[in-house]
Amino acid sequence: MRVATFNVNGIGSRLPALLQWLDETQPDVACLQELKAPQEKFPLDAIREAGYGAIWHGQKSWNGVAILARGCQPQEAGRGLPGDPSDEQSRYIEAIVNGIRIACLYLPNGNPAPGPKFDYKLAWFERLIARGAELIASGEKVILAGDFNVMPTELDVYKPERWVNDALFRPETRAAFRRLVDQGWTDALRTMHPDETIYTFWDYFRNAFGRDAGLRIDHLLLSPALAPALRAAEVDRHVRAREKPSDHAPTWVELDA
DNA sequence: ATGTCCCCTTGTAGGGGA
Repeated sequence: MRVATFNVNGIGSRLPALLQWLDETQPDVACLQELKAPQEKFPLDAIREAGYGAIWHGQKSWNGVAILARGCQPQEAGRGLPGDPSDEQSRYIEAIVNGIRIACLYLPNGNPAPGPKFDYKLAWFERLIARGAELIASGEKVILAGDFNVMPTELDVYKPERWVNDALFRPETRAAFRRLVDQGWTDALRTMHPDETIYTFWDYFRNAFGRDAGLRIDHLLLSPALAPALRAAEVDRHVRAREKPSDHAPTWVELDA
C-alpha cells in the first residue's frame, strides 16, 4: 500500500500535473495540501475520473487539505485540528482507509519570526502534539502526513546557517517537531535514508531546483503499530522538474499489506 | 532586499502569502 503526500500549491493551477502524477504512480492514498480553493471549487469530477474518492476541507485563497483514496471513498474521521474552536484555517483532516487512520496536515509557515504568525505556528504545533499523543495512546495504525513546514535537522537544509532565524528552522520549531516524533512516531523518509541528503521542496526563486537548494519539510510519520510495515520511502523528484510544477515534490511510503 | 508563483480584486495591476 502506497501513501503519498503532495503540497500542490493551488489545485486549480496544478490539476493537470496532479492527474499526470496520479496516473503514473497510482498511490493508494494521496494527501494534498495548499488547495487554495473554496470548498465548492474542488475538482471532484476530474479526481473521480482518475479513479479516486476524496474528502477535502477547502478555504478561499489559502490553505486547504484533501485525502484521496484509489478505488474507494475515504471514511472521514475528523475535520479541523482539535484544541481551538476559533481556528478557521483549513489545515487538518483525518480519514480511515483500509483500516489505517490517515491524518493530512498543513502546518503553518510561521514567517516572519518572531511575530503573531510564528506564535500561531507554535500554538498549532502544541495542538498537533496533543492530538499525536491521543493517536499514539489509541494503539491504532496511524500516518501523520503533510507539509510540516519544519526541517528537522541540519541534514534537511541545503545551507543551514542561512535558515537559523527562519520560522521553518528556528530552535523552537525543531524542538516541537522532536517532541512530536519522540512520542513514538517513525519519520519514514529519514528512517529509510539515514544519512542521505534528500529534499521535498525547492523554492521557485533563483533556480533553487537547478542548484538543488532544497529543504525536507514534507513528512510521513508512522505510529508504532504501523512502523514495522514500512518497506520504502521516496520522493518523486522528477515531478518538480516538469512544466508548471508545484514548489513541492510528492513524497511517499510503501507499506506491507 | 531580492527572486517566482498562486490567489483575489467595487479587478485586468497590484497586494498578500509562501
